[in-house]
Amino acid sequence: MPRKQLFREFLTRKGLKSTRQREIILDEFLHCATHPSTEEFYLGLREKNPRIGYATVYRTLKLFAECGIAAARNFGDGQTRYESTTTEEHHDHLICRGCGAILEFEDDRIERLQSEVARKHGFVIEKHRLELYGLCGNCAGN
Amino acid sequence: MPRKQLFREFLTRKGLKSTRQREIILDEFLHCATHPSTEEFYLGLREKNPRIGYATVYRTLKLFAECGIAAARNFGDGQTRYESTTTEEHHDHLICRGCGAILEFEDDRIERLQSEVARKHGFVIEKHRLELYGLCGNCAGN
DNA sequence: GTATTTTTGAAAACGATTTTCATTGTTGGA
DNA sequence: TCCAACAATGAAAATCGTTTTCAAAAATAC
Repeated sequence: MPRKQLFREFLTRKGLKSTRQREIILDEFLHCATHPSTEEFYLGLREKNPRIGYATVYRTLKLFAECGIAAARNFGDGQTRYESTTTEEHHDHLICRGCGAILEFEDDRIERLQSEVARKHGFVIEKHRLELYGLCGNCAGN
Repeated sequence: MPRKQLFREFLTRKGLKSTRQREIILDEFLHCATHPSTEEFYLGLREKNPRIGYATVYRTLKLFAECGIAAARNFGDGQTRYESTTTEEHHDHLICRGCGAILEFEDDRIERLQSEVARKHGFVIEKHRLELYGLCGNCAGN
């Protein structure tokens, strides 16, 4: 249940090793409340750990996604963002093109309609992606 | 109203020129029923027009998007797909991870709920993206 | 037609990400 | 505890999709 442990068990299961770098990256990742791009994340990490390599961060974030404690996102700016997956409900995003703010939301009614649509087309859904792009209250001038 | 004319007017308005290549690419694009990646599209084009350049195709597809007769899509495989925008309703996608099939759908109820969610967060939506990933009937073995 | 300006295609550049490779670190036994 | 085996690291090079550069060619304006 604790996310750190989930990742450690994942490593063991896969015959991978627990390293100082992976622990550092895991800590930073779990304490990250925003949606930084991989580069932003790397730069943040580097302030405290100047000797950590770019490639290691990329590799480790991919491991997080494989393990299931992270999910890769892509909001159209050509950069991947990894987001900590919670045990809670799936959520979607509101993205402000003015200030770049990223808000999360969830709506069961939308999820149910999605399932219905998929069923109607004979699909079995494994995951979905819903993003609303526009202007937040501030940027829209309200 | 005719899409070809829309693009020609767009060119004139922008002080751009109508060229043989742009006409060829426009024709191919308008006759394309599927969702090819830019590379697939280029390869298809090339069969009939071996002398056309990669860069020209990229540039022209971007012009289509700017003009409004096309919309860029990205289904997570790192490649951009341009899709002909119809004058009809906006639509979303079902993507089969088995065979790569891409189905289109639309659902007003989902659209309405999206607007509601945005409003609740003070957002003004400009566009949205909804993609359902999973297995189509065939690939799911039904 | 001719001048002006844009477009083209090939190749180089680009930015994000991945891979390579020699070195270092980790781990599960002797 | 030490060692052998193997995985992980970091720096640099490679890769992939896309964009830009640049000289030559084509399109429009005059």
